[in-house]
Amino acid sequence: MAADALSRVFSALADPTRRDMVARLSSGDATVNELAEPYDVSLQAVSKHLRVLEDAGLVSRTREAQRRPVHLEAEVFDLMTRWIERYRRQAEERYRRLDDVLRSMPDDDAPRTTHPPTTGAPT
Amino acid sequence: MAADALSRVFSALADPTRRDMVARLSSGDATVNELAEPYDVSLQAVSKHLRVLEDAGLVSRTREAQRRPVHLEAEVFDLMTRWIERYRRQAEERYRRLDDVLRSMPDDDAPRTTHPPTTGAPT
DNA sequence: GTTGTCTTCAACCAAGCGGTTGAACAACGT
DNA sequence: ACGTTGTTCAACCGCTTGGTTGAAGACAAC
Repeated sequence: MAADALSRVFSALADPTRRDMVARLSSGDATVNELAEPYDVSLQAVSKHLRVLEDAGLVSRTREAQRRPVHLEAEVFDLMTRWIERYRRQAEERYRRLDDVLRSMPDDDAPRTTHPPTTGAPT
Repeated sequence: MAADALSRVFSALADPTRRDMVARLSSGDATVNELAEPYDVSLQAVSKHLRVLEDAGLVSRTREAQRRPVHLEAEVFDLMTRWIERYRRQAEERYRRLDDVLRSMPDDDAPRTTHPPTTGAPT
């Protein structure tokens, strides 16, 4: 699954091992062997994880002799933070308005669900 | 997989349909039926998606007559943004230092990979 | 060339996921 | 009590995923 970029990024970071790799790469490039060292899985498994991160655009690799140093591409993080912030803000805004409504509400013990038009703003 | 909270949240948002649900919930609570309406899948599938979002702590549900209105819990977003920001910042900090090194470097057109013997970032 | 190091490709396997359908549960209206 | 509406449970299916092992590519050193 995960055809779109955002899905790929979220999906890539849904795995603890991959998140740990990203964390470690944030303090410096590393080779596959170096990255694999702390984990108790085969080198091939690590290579697969890196492929996922690469497909998500989170890391890039260059050739350097036999080694293929892995480099973190931090810009992709923006894709996520923008998405998150958008809806977080929207939700908070909604709470603020709800507070206003509650504050300006006279005593009304019939909690009628007079929802204003359910503004469906997708994606 | 995904035993830990962060993995569950990332994993939950890795699906476009679930992201769309979150997006729509950011502008107001909704019932399962309302949520399911735009999608071309069964009601049960939507219910499953909601379960995933609920397990990730992204939504909560209360009973209200027969309906089970779904409510977005935006605080969980912080879990992600904190993680992201931490490593984004670290990576950017690293770039900044790299820039310093490059700036303080004399012209050297032989890109020898000689490990810089205490690469003179002369403090 | 041959050897050695680093990395990936290929085939396979168990488990999980998103989807389905059909039945069941829960709370209302009559 | 009965049917209706809203939602979930249960079993199943195909595909993806994270893991394995074994072979193969790519490059440096001998």
